[in-house]
Amino acid sequence: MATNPRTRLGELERAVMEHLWTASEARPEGLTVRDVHDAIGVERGLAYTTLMTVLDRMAKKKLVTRERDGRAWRYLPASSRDELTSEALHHTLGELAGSERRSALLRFLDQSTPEELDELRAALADLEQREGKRKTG
Amino acid sequence: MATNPRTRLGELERAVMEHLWTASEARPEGLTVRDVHDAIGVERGLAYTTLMTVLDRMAKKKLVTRERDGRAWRYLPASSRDELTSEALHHTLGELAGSERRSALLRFLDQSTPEELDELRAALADLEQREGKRKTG
DNA sequence: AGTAGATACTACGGCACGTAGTAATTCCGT
DNA sequence: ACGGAATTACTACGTGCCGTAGTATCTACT
Repeated sequence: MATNPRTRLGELERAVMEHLWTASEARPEGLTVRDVHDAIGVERGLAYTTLMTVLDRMAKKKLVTRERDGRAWRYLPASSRDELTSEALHHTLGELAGSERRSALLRFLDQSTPEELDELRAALADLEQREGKRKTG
Repeated sequence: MATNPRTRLGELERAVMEHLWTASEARPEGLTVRDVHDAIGVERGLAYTTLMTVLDRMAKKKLVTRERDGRAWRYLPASSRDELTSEALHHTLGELAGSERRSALLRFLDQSTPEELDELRAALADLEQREGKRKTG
């Protein structure tokens, strides 16, 4: 109930987002239901209308945006993968009090691979560099 | 489906875990259904059996463990809040490919408060210190 | 032996999601 | 202008999870 639905996609929904994210780079006008069905629905043996329903629901949940193009809709992701992931992470952490967050993070890092830790450090470094830049000019 | 149910608690389930986490510190034998009902069920006007059902389901989902005590069960959290949170975070990040994770983390940090960043840095420092210790001794 | 308290079993409604059918609308080509 | 093909709109159904709880059953103690 309080659980933000945007942070919890079903499998098909996720696949759709995945496709929208990658395919929309080359097609800023957005993808039609047909496009999405052809790309990920056919191989799964899904009906065209199934993708229609799913995309429709996702539009209502603000996971995707859509725009008319003649009689068809053109769909685009409403948020980037980064944004959605970030949102999910904040959502998870948001359920904790400040003091708990610290130890949860510690546990998280503890259970991270060295690669993941490097990624995190790199991200932090990036951020700090930008912060620095902002400060000095 | 692939979504780990352990990472997605309902409101009541969360409240139960919350109570178990805090109350079980003083009571390592675990709490009975009655305890939990008295603590969080009564004020919500919930039936005793509601808490029974919920705790039962949670035991089946391995969110809590339980042990017989006469005819009653004694419940304890199966994982700490930290573990569960960490699991959820990994779950979220696990849906991403390595290259995507980096930028998702960046976005995440970007949208974090300075306090959160400090918490994260502190946790990282902790970890590194322990790593260092392990290496040298 | 009866009663209080506990569990076991079963159930129901709501919501999210996967899945899809049918009806209505519209565009295009001839 | 008309018919067919494409597209959407509306509706629906099954399943699983969760909140919620009733009833039946069991058992320990008085």
